[in-house]
Amino acid sequence: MEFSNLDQENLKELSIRTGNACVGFNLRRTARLLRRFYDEAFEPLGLKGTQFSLLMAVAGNQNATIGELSQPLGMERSTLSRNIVVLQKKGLVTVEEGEDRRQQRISLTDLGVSVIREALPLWQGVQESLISELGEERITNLLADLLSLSHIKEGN
Amino acid sequence: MEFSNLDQENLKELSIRTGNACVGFNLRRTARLLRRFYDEAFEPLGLKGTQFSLLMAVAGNQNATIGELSQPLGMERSTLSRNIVVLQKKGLVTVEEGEDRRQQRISLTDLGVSVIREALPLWQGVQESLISELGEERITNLLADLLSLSHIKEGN
DNA sequence: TTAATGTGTGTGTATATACTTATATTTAAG
DNA sequence: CTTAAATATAAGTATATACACACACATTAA
Repeated sequence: MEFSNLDQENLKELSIRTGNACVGFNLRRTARLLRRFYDEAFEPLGLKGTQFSLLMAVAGNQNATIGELSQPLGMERSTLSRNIVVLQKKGLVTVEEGEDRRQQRISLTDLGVSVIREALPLWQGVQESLISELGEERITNLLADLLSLSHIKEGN
Repeated sequence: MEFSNLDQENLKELSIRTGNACVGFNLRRTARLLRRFYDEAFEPLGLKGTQFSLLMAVAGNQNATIGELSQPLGMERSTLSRNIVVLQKKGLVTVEEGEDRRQQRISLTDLGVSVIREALPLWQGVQESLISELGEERITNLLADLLSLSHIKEGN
């Protein structure tokens, strides 16, 4: 492609082409749009979709530190640190100093467990909506592709 | 699935299963991880990937209002309003009152155009990295799936 | 043992995101 | 023509996100 003479016509054309092709843009846009879908589903529990995800990650890694949890989430530790505070304020998780006193170990509270119990059917409802929209196979492929993309490192 | 007796074992199991299956979580995680990839690519221009996307959207919709722009981006108007201010502060876009004095019409500045000219090869570099990682066909399918998902409306 | 180095987490700052509410302006009802 | 309803945007508030830096604690080297 030649980018040197960008008149009004070329810009329009390029905008459409890159908008359709850009993986990052389309990922973010779809995530934005689905976000509302998830948030509405969990709204009766006062949860956002993001918070449900984090709560489930804590459930699967009981007593993990911020650093340990941040790995599978692909999230900055500082980001995770702040997101955990939100769950803590809601009474869903506890944060306790580890033997190494720099570490903070995160666990579910009883309330956290019971909120998960109520949230899981709502999550499953959304999941089934998405599957019925795209079909099981396309969803499976999509998840595999997302996983492959998330393994990309700088320097590739 | 039965969610009523959630002991430690079931929680771990459920966490893994929902984490692997959840479209929203995997979309967000991949978007998080790719974000760094894009941001590093555009760093020489002082741009984030998100800002490049928005700049390209402005390029393709010259003189559009906030409301008009928000449609193809799938973004809240209030969000877009704030994101545009960032580009305006960088001198990349202008914001002008429309004939309808409630409207704000957004256009590229000359600097905006020249930044796009420099950014496009960088974007293409990232795009080619992703394609070489997943292959053209999987990328194409992924984009199609993302598009299908973004058409999901509440009530489906 | 003390000093240097390394590690885990939180804070400061900035952006991205959305919902609710406020404000200005336009359009429609009467 | 005046008032009520509708519309476009911004501002208030909250969360999600990341980078740079600070701080406390731990480990290693001297």
